[in-house]
Amino acid sequence: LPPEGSAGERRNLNSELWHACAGPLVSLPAVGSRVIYLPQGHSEQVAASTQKEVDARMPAYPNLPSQLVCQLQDVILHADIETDEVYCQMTLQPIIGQEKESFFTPDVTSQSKQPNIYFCKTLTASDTSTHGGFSIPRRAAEKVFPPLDFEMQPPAQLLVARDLHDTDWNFRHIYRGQPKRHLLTTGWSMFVSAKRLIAGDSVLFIRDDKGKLLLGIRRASRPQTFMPSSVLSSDSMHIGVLAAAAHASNTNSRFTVFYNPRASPSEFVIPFSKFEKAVYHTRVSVGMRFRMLFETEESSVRRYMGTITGVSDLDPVRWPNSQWRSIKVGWDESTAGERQRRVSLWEIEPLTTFLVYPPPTNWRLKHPWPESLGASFSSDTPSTWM
Amino acid sequence: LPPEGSAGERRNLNSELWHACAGPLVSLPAVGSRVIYLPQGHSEQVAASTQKEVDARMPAYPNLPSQLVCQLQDVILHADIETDEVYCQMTLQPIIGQEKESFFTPDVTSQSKQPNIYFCKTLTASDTSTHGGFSIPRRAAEKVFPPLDFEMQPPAQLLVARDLHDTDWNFRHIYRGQPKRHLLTTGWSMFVSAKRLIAGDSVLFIRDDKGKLLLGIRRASRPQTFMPSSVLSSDSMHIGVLAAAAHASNTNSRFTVFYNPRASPSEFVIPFSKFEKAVYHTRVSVGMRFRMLFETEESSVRRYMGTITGVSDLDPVRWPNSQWRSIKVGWDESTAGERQRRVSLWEIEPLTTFLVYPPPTNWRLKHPWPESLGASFSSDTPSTWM
DNA sequence: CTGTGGGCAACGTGCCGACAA
DNA sequence: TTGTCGGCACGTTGCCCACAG
Repeated sequence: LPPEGSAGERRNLNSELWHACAGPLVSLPAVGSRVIYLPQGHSEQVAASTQKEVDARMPAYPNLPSQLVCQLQDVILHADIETDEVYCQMTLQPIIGQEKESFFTPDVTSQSKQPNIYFCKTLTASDTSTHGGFSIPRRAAEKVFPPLDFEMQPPAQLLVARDLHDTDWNFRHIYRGQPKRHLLTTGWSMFVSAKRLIAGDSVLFIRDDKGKLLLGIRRASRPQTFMPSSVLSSDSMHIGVLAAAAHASNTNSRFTVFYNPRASPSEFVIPFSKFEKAVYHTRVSVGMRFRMLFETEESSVRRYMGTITGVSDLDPVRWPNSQWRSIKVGWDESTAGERQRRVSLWEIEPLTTFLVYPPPTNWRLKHPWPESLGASFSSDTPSTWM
Repeated sequence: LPPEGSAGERRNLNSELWHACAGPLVSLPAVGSRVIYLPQGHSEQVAASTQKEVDARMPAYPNLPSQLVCQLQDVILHADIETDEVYCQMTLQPIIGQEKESFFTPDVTSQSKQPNIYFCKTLTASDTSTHGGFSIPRRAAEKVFPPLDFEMQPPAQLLVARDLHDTDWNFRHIYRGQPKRHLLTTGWSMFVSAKRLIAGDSVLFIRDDKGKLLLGIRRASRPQTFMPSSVLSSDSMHIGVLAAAAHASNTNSRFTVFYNPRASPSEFVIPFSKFEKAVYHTRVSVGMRFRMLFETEESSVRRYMGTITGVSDLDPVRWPNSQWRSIKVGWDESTAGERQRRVSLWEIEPLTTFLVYPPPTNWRLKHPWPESLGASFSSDTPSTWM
């Protein structure tokens, strides 16, 4: 756990719990490492949050490249005070020219560390009703909770679990009934009403390295009620993220973005090496087969198979030669209606890859950043474009 | 009342109730009329909402004038679904060149119409406790509620009051106790918990023209818990409002702003005639006495007296020659710590005015909009500037 | 193994007048 | 005139097990 009460608003949340709530697919680049910031992805997240597509009369930002190389200077984990929704705040410093690679933190290690000892249960009607408590699946209780003293009649103990806001919640854990089962009784209804949980939402119990219990929630993705923001028009928001990035890029100053992993499936700040490998060292072509990771209902991952059906610009007017969702795909399984029809290169695992090994000298010197990043790619590999 | 269930999200709220909740000082310009949009005021509201002052490293928008003449094309009244906080959405169309004055709706009539028959009570601990109901001040009940049949024992009736979301709330209104008093019993606690009212918040009952009861709330201005927006950085918000206005101004296209009357005391869209009268037909100088309206705790208005101590730009670098808060003032009463030290010309009533009558020809033709609006003023009246 | 429901006790909610500020 | 309190009735909450899927 981070030290309590560190000064200011900087206090960081428990990273393990944050990542557990964010889900297995979410990984954050390492602080200090080089990343690629993709304005289109950022814009997409704003669109998802405001429930409003970007207006066609939006200004273009010709000085803002479709992919901006930055150093990730800071990451602050957040959780919404009201809803416990996880999000994070990233400070990005645009990188110009050819700075020494050794200056940056290597980005091989990602911060995504899913906890080992945890369980996640989707709440039933009985779990959330005022009539009773919470029924813990047997294996889950045995794996995560401290062992009960089974010589007590009935066996019971007090559990203390800490949430993302460092609030401790007390629960009476008891093993009773015919047949016997694990239950949380006293304290549970308080938690349900405080967090406003309803059937279908999930709770998450983690035992960390020191044996302490952590407690998180994941709400069922309810159809978002469109809520005008009361502060900014959605147009202003769209313009704001782009103008802020453009201004930072032009003045070589840092800027701040909020990344909301569960609001939209658009990871718009990705490790530089991941981007580099996918864009420069992988050749893709129409017809190529690939796999891609998705999160299951039970908070684990599975791979879906698909075929590349096209390679083209998502927005040829505003963002020509952008890598963002440049790959059109079809999915093998017929239930694919909910999966994206366009993906980015770094999201997929091609089944047959032609690796182009970089030359021994630092090849990046031949491609000064950031001006010609997109252009250099498309001129390198024109044959793969439709 | 507006017709129920009109199509789309356009359904407008009850204007009388909205204005009652907004308070007596808030008036909205008429739809179709000419207004002045002041980017600095807008920026100030964003600062108040994000609890973060505007960053000194913010970009300047040299193409965006400090006062932009617009037609107010639309006003939509809103109330936050969660908090009932009132705000509105204004669509502004920049006006270029010299369009016919007759093209616009006259802006003499403002939309601010405070209800005649209403009362507003700040809730006590007893009012909000689960132990009891709501004690209605005697005069308030007699003025606003339908008369009770005092031959009943005890006199009682069912009241139905409608809130901003068109939700009807039922209350049992009873006159009992020793000594006798008016109370709301059954139904009251439901309302308190649904709206999450606490002692110090206010409720507002209105009887409208048709005798129907309307019900609004005003929360005590709690020290806003700083809440990062989870969508946009405050820098992006600041940049967003300015960039959106600049883009609209440059492309002569409409834009949308949200005005949140209780979030900050910055009315940044004001009727053109009000601006014109204050800026062009009133001469002010240091030492001049003035009055200014403020809202009291009881939702009425009172005037405070002050003296002009200076006239200068609030932000000479980014917004030179702006009328926004160009007047430095001192207040007569010593409890003036909470009142602004800078105001705008149109907010005050100078006690001695030198009216400059406009020439018979349309003088505005000599001052093409919007480029030289600020400049023309300062060159007309250089002696009044410090 | 675990979701739901009946039974029942304990507690909180909410209506009343009595005070007093 | 109206804010808070003690008293008390009744409705809800919440713990228990039985039963069934």
